[in-house]
Amino acid sequence: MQELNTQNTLREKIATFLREAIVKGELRPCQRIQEIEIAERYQTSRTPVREALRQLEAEGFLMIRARRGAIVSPITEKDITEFYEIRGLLESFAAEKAMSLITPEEIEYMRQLNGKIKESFSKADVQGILRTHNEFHEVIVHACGNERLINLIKNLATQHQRFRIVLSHTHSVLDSIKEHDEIIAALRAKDSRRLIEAVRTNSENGCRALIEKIRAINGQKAISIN
Amino acid sequence: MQELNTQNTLREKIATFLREAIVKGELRPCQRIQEIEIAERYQTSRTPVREALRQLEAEGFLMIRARRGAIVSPITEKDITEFYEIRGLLESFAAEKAMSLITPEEIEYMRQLNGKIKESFSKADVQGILRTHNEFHEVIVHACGNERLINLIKNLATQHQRFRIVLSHTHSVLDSIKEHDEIIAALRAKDSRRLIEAVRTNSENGCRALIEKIRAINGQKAISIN
DNA sequence: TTTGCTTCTACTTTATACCAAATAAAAGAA
DNA sequence: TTCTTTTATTTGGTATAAAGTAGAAGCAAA
Repeated sequence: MQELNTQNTLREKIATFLREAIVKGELRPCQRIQEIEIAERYQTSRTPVREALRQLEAEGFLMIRARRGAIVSPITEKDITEFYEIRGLLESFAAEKAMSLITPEEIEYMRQLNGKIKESFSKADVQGILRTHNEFHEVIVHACGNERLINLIKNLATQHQRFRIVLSHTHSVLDSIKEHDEIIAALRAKDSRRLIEAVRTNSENGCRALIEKIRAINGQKAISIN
Repeated sequence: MQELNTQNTLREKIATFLREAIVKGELRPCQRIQEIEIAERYQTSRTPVREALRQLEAEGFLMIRARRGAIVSPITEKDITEFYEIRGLLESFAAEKAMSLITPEEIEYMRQLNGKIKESFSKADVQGILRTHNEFHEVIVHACGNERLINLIKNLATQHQRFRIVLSHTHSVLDSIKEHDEIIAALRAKDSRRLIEAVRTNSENGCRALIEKIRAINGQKAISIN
């Protein structure tokens, strides 16, 4: 068993720890990451740390300059704009492909997840909102059948998660729930245009909200972000 | 000067060498890559080799299983289908964005490049065809303004190059030139729909041709590819 | 004899420790 | 202060030990 190839090597463990720390915002944008420091924290030598850093660079979480070390990727307005453009495009495409493959059961499951989001919202359970929100989007994407596309979007989703947490923002949850309802309705109706439109709108609203947030932060104090 | 951060470290050099070897087909799909072998060939220790291997894994050229080593990524029919779907989508999107940003001079340059392709074709200069063909596509993509998107497509283009070379295939050059003419015409006319359609068609035809090729190869002998 | 399982050996990757080179920081001179 | 020189810190690279995997050899059962 255990065909999963993950989590066995130190490199993987360290990469996972660091990725989570970056996504959670414990490691701030532009913060310097030193090999020795990480190695000492996890009681290892520097080699697996270095490999983990390179991996995170490839995933877009770190920037490494030769002989000058790594910093956590900054979050600029341009990043967010570019990011949402790509994500909206890929996700609406995935949704369109998923429409002909998705089962009624999966659509029903999405409906339940959207209900769960509402529930978490009423309990002010931010973690729950984020987790369920992500699962909602994953269901559609996974139904598209294109594995390469699924992996691409998965990475983008992780980075997206980081944007939201670091800028401590979940774009108006009630609006989001309504947008999800529209996505479900379009899937049920098998209306391709309507679906693409709904996914795009959802993405664009998310983008707009984050942009406003980052402008507010940069307006206040030009530190740490950007 | 030299803000370019490339080519200074051994890791970068080795990664570049290996990437080229894979793209050129000197390293065949599924071929095993051993650290020590590469290290000896380039007269280095194994550490920079390993970092290069991890980088190429992230770029999609290698597959690495923990404690079992690396192999050159196989090329399956599914890979090609999935690949073209994504590339067609991203490139048509980039083209659409580029339309409002591209200058008349750049369009004229594209026209010249297309002429060059024709010229290389008449000389049976395959290298020249591929190089100029890539440059043609790069001009559009670079005009789109979304750097993240440009990088994404750049990586896909390199993998695409590999598919074509390894399957020793340049999809009917004369057709391709006509399709390029249509792209140029759509850009001149500032006709968004026509442009997207043209880029998609170009991509789809390329895909169809490669699929036929890989089926022919797999039909003959089930070795080496897949 | 063949097949299937276990044990053992050899090889390859993973991790450690150490050295070299380059950059950043600090100290000294103009 | 500003520029140069020196020192210190950190990354990049080498050499080597440890751990895990694959394959060979040996044995038991069919």
